[in-house]
Amino acid sequence: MARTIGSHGPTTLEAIRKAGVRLIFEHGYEAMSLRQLAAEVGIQAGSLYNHISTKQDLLFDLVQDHINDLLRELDLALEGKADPGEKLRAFVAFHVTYHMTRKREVFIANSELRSLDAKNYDAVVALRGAYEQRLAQILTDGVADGAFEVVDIQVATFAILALLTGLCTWYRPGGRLTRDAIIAAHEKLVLSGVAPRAAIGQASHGSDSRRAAVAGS
Amino acid sequence: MARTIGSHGPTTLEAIRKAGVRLIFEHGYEAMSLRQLAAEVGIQAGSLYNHISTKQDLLFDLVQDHINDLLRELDLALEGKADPGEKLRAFVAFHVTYHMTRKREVFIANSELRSLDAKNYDAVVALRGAYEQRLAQILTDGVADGAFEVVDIQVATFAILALLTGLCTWYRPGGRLTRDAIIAAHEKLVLSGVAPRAAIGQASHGSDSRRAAVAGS
Amino acid sequence: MARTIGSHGPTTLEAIRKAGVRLIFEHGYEAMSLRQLAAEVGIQAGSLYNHISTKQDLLFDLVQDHINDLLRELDLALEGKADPGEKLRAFVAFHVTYHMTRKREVFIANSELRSLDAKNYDAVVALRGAYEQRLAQILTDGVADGAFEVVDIQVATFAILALLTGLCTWYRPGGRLTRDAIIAAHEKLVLSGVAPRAAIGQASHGSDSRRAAVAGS
Amino acid sequence: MARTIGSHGPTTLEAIRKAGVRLIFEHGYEAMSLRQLAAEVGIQAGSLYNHISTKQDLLFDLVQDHINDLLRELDLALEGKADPGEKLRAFVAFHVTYHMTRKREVFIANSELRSLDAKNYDAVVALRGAYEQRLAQILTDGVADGAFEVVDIQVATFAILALLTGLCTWYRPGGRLTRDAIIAAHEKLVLSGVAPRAAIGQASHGSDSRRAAVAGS
DNA sequence: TATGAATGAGAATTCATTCAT
DNA sequence: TATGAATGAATTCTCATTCAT
Repeated sequence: MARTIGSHGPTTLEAIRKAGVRLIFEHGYEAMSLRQLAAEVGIQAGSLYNHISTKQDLLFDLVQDHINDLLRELDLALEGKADPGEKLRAFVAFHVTYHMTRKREVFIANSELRSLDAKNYDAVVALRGAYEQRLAQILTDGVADGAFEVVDIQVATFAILALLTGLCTWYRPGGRLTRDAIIAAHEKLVLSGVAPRAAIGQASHGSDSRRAAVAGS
Repeated sequence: MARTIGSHGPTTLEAIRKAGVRLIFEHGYEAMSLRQLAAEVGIQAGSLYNHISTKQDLLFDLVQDHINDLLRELDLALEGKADPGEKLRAFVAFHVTYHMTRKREVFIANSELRSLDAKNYDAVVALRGAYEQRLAQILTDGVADGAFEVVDIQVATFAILALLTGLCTWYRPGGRLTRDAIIAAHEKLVLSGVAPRAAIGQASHGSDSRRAAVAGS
Repeated sequence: MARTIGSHGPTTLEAIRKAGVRLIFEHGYEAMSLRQLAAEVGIQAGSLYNHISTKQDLLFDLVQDHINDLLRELDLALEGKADPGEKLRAFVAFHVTYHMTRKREVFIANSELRSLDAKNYDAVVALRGAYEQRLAQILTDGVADGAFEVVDIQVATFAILALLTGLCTWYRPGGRLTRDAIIAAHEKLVLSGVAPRAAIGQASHGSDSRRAAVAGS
Repeated sequence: MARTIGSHGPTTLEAIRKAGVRLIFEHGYEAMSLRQLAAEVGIQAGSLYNHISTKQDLLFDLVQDHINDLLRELDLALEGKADPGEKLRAFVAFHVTYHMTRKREVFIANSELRSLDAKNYDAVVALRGAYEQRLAQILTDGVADGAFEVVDIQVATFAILALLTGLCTWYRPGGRLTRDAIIAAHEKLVLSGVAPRAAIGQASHGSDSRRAAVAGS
C-alpha cells in the first residue's frame, strides 16, 4: 500500500496478468508463448518466474479469480430480490453487464477450461457449478410458483447461460447498441423464454406438431 | 482388393479426419500434435503428409466441410416450411439434432476459428455468416408479420444461435433425456423467447426499468 | 536403337538427367529434392528408382560423364597441334567453347565435388587431374622451349583453369559478346599471361619488389 | 569475472561463427545441420537461437561481414598507389594475401551465394559489385593510358578475379610455396596478361587466327 | 515401368523452465 | 528483481528410399 518508488512488484504482476488475459483471449492459452507475454510486459521470459510459478498456474489464477469475482458480484446483484421473475431479470442484467465489462476474462474462463490440468479443472468446474446453481435455483423457484414454465430445468439453465454468454463472442465496446439496449434484448429473450406456455399460446402461431414434441418429451 | 491390413487410400484420409476431429475436440488444435494424430491412425507422423498438406489445412478442411454440410442440410430441413413460426421450429429442431449428431465437428468449428489463418478464417466466417443469415431472415419475417417480437434482430440471432449451440458443451449420447425431449426443451425456450410481449406481459412480473430499457433501445 | 513405341526407358532417363542438371545447377545438389526432380520429369518420386539407383549415383554419373566428355573432346581439339603456343590457344578456345555450351554441367562438376562421397570423389578428382595434366604439360613444354614463362607451373595451371572456368558463372547465351569475342578475350589474357617476361618487361611498370618476390619463389 | 567454463556472451557467438565458417566451407550451407554446428560449439541446438536468429541469417552475416572487410581492406591496400600498373600489382597482392588468410570465408562468399534468399542475395551481390568495380576501374585507367591492353574490360575483370580467387580451392597453409612466391606467380600471370600486345607480340608465337579473332571482337 | 503409400531419420525452430550472475 | 544464456524435449515438416500393387 505504502509502496515506495522503485518497487514494481505488484505492478509487474498486474501487468503480466493484464497482458496474459489479452494474449490468451487473442491467441489461446496453448498458442501464447511466455516469450510473447514477457515481451508484452517489457521483461525477459526468465523474469516472469519472479512473479508467476508456472504458465499453467497463471491460467488457473486468472480463471479462478474471474469466477470468484463473478460469484461474489452475482450475489451482490441478487441481494434483496425476492420473487423469481425479479431475480431472473437481475441475473440477466448482471451477467450481461459483467460480460460486457470483462469479456476477455469471461471468454478465457469458458474456452480454456480444457487447458487446465485435472486438479485445476476440477476446482474451476466446481466454482462454475455454483454459479450455474444460482440460476438453476431461480428457475426451480419460478417453476414452483407458476411464474415460469420450462421443459427441463437443467437444459434451460445451460441454454440460458449459453445464450447470455454468447455475448462475449460478438460484443465490442462502442458498437451500435447501448448497454441498456443489449440488456433489454437479452432480458426479453430470457424472460419470454421461460414464460408459461398458456400466456403465449394465444398469440403464438403454435402448431400441433410443436405441442406434440413438447408433450412427447 | 479387399485390403484390411494397415490403412490405405481414402481409408487413411478418413481415419486421419476422424481422429483429427476427436483429438482437436478433446485437446484443441494447438494442443494436438501430429505425432499424436499419426499414432491414433497407426502411421508415422511423416506419413500424414501423403494425405494432408498441412496441419492448418486439415483444420480448415474439417471446419469448412462441416459448415458446408450444415448449410446444405439446413436448407433441406427448411424446405417447404412457409410461415416463420414453422420455420423457426424447424430451424431449432434441425440445429439441435445436427449438434447432437456431430457435436465434435460443431464444437471445433466454433472454438477453433481463431486457429485458422487469415485467409481461411475469412472463408469460414463468410460461410458461417450465411448460416446466421438464415436465422436472421426467419426472425425478420416473423417480426414483420407480427408473429415474433424481439428487441433487436441481430442480438436475437446471435443469442439464439448461442443458446442452441451451447448444447454441444454438455450433451452426451445416452444421457438422461431423449432426443425429442432435448429438442422440445430448446423449442420452448426459443419459441417463447421470440413470442410477442403482449401475450406474455400479463403473466410476466415485468418492471418499469425493463420497459424503459426496451423503449430506449 | 531399334526401340518400339511405348518404350520410354531411355527417354525417361534422359529427361531425369536433363532436369537433374538444371535443378542441381540452380539449387545445388543438397537443396534439390528428388520430389522436385520427379515433378519436373512428370513422374512420382518413387518411379525415379526405376531409372537411377541413388541420388548420389545420379550426381556421380552426371559429373563423371561430363568430365569424360571434356577429356575426350579436348584430345580431339588438341589433335595435330604441335607447338605449345598453338596448343595453348587451342586449349583456351576449346575450354571456353565447351563451357559456353555446357555451362551447367561444368558448374556442377566444379561446385558439387564436395557432395560426392569418398569413393566417387576420388574417381572424379582423378579424371579432373588428367584434364589439368593436359594443361600442365602444355605449359611445361612451352617453358622448356622458351615460348612461355611462368613463375610456377602448378600455380599457373590452376590459375589458368580458374580463369577460364570462371566464365560459367557469368556467361549467358545471347549476351553482349559473340562467342569469338569471348574466346579472343580469354586468349589474350592467357597467352599474354604466360608470355616471357623479357618481352613485356619494357612495357611494364615492374617494381623491384616484384622481381625480388619472383626470385625468392 | 574471468569466466572460462562453458561458452558465454560474445564468446559464444564468436565460436558459432567460427564453427559455422568451417562447417559451411567443408560441407556446404545446405549440408551443415544446426545440430552439427551446436555440437561443434558445445551447446544444444536450441541454444544457438540465443545468438543467431536463423540459419539463413548466420550465412548472410558471415558473407556480408566478409565482403565488407574485403572492401575496406582493399581500399587501404590501394591507398597512395598512383598509376594503374602499381595499383593492379597492389590489387593482386592484396587479393591473394587475403584469400590465403581467409580462404574459407572467401570460398563461402563465392559458393554459397545461391543459398541466400532473394533479399540477402541482392545485398551481397551489390557489395560484390563494388569490389569488382575497383578492379574494373584499374583496368579502364590502365587501358586509357596505354599501360594495359585487354580485349574486353568486363571479361578481363571477371577472368582476373576468377584467376585470383581460384587460389582458395587449392591453397593450404604450409604448402610447397611461400606466400611471396604465390603472390609473384599470380602477379606474373595478371600483369603479363594485361600487358600491351605489341610488347609481347615479338616474343609470342601468335597466329593469324588469333589476331583475326581479336580484331573481330 | 509407374504409382501411392509408407518409413524412419533428420531438418530448423520454438518452448517452458532453470539458474548463475 | 532482472538478465541472458542454457537446457532438453517437443514442434511441424521434408527427405531419400522402399515396396506391394
